[in-house]
Amino acid sequence: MNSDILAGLNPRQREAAETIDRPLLIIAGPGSGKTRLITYRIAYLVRTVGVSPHRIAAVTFTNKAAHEMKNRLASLVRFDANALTVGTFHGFCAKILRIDGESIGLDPNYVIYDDADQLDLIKRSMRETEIDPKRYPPRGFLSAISSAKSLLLDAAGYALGTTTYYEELISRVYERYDQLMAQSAAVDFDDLLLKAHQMLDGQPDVARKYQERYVHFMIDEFQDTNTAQYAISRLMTQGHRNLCVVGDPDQSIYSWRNADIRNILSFGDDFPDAKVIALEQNYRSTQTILDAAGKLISPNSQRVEKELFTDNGKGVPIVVEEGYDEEEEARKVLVEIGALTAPAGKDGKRYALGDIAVMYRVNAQSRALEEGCLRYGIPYQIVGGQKFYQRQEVKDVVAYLRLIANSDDDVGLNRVINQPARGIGRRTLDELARLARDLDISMFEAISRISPSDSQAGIMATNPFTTRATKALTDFRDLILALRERSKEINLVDLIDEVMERSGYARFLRESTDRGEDRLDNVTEFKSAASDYVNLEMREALTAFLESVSLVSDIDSMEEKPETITLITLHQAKGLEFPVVFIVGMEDGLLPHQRSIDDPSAVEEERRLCYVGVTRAKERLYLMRAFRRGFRGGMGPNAPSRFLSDIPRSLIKQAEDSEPAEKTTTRPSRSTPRRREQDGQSAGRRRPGFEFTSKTKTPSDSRSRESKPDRGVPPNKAQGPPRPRPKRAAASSRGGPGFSTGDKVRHGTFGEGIILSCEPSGSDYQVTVAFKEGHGVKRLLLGFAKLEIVGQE
DNA sequence: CGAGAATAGTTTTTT
DNA sequence: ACTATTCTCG
Repeated sequence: MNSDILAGLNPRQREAAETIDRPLLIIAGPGSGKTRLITYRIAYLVRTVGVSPHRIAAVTFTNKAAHEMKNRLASLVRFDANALTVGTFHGFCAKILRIDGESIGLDPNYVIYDDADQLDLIKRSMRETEIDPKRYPPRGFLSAISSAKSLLLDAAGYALGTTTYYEELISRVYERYDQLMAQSAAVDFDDLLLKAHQMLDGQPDVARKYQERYVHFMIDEFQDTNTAQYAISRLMTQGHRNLCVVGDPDQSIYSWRNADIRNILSFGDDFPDAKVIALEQNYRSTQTILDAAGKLISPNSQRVEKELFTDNGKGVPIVVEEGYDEEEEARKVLVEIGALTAPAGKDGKRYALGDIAVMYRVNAQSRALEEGCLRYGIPYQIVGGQKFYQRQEVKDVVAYLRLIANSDDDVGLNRVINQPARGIGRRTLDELARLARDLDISMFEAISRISPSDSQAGIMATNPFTTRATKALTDFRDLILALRERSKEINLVDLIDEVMERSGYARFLRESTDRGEDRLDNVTEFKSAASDYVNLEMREALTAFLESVSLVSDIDSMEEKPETITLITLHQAKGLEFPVVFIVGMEDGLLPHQRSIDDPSAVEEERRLCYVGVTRAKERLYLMRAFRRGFRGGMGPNAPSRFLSDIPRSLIKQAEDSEPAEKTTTRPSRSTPRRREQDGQSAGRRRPGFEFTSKTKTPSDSRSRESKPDRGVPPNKAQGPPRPRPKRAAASSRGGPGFSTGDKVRHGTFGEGIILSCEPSGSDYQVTVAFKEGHGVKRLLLGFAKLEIVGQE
């Protein structure tokens, strides 16, 4: 192996990698080899400097980024990448709290509440503090509390700073909410940070332990950290000050999640001895794309000037195009994709579907694109959208598991105590909540107090329930206790089975009229996710599994599939790159979004978001918009995005020469009044003049990361005849991305089977598969089920 | 208490 | 358009 491990870096990157004994701020423009630098810096620390991997922590924005970093390191140098601590801030905090949280009074079996759980508890808190959830939207309270926590304000701290009546109300709810959280032995996402900070700040022994362990602390995507995260970083590096942060202020797009761009803008002030290094050479995009990006971002006021340059050539001009409505916009995108992937290619180059991404501001925009993909037979993968772990039946099973892990979890209890129906209705629950509140205990605990079997004398007298209700409640409690006992003897997957059976939930689903079977199958999929944990001891398995359910996001499971295009939000696209990028919805009201349009700093963030999208493109960029767009039933015309007018005309392709027919391509300009669409343009279903082929994949696959060929990339027979199919037929007879009726597939749990049908379901696909070996016919969700094609009809 | 109908709010982005 | 909550009746 090369003794100079940094040989592959440019001088700036190299300097950054070798700066290991002081605070370091790396301003890394898009495509400047940031990830590469971080990876090499760690490799250098371990291999050349001799730092134990055990002593290095790197915090990334998503779990996916963390996995990638570990994988890259594992292949770059020979050491156990698992010895490194790499993860998200939330994951890191969850970990140290699990170990040492007791020092600040946190139950080691704490559960993590997600957004929906939080909202439930906020509502309860509002009811209990007599604040009408109809007059004041609970969402608003939740976000106010969340942002307070991000600023490290606990309930008491917040109360001190209230100045308005509204804040006064929030303060009351915050206080009650916190009590209930504590009562439930639960924390929310913000608590993970807040409590980790409290622990490191207030428990010197604990703090010292971590400070001494981690002699190097690195943070990626630093522009998107919030106040709490930054404070934690400072605490963690107090002694040695080896804090290395990497980011790009121009890509700060999470202020709505309380990220504070000032963290990166003022890092130099907080650490006067910090070295600041700017990486400005871009290895990703063409000069044209880079120029456009530069002009696009420059109107922003809050920024650190930087000049991006590249050795890459000028490339091709950016294409700006308008469709009549979102449907036509989608059609234009897909027709162009057809041309790019046709054997003849575009300008002599042929792209693979996996080279192409379509990005949009809001998830709802994916719909028109999906429908288009179905009609044209273009396989796609969609990131995000309907989330697996948020499906009702999955959340219910999770709630049962959480109760087994921690029976004080009130939100979980409320969720499933009457699911399936056990005759425990609203009155009973209200009464139980009141009792719990009076006694200052959790609801589960409250059931024990009314239980005839082990109640102490005197408490029985307070039992406000009917005999029937009392029995229903204690039966439920006994169910959970029995399951907990049982859990000591079996593994996690078997535990889920027992939960399903003994709770009656399986039967409930089986007998439920609609989608019962699908929902059962979702539970089966859920079990297969749990199967990763069967080898651990139960307590640990349960905790780790529940934690991953809470902290894992959709982008984490995104795979590189060479034979599908990618549909993705601009936010999720951060950190990714594609040879070809389409951004759709380049309209005022969407990008910038309506909700930000009258706040200048919000518009700046929208501009950064647009910048992020533009700079994902390596070779080709298309900026698409629709003249009018459907919105909640109605349709409204939209002006072209104001951002379009910041891109110089010289970088834009003016006329579409491949198609001599009537044009819709227009020069983007805010001042130009929108002209009416030419007649027949939208109504006339012009045939796309291209042919889909592609049994074989183009050899000019320019992706940098190697994708594993081992799993689930269907040889793409999807691209059938050139003509769009009628909508209906397309949806039912054609498979989703790469799968069609008759394909032989393999599933991790069920083994081999044959696809009977495949149809869209939400943003996903539901495939019906007949499995061999007695597993029968199952309906699975393509997005989650790991299906692998083993043969075709 | 529970099931089904009516109604309101929702969706910008997600750890 | 779609879900979640509230209302009404058995």
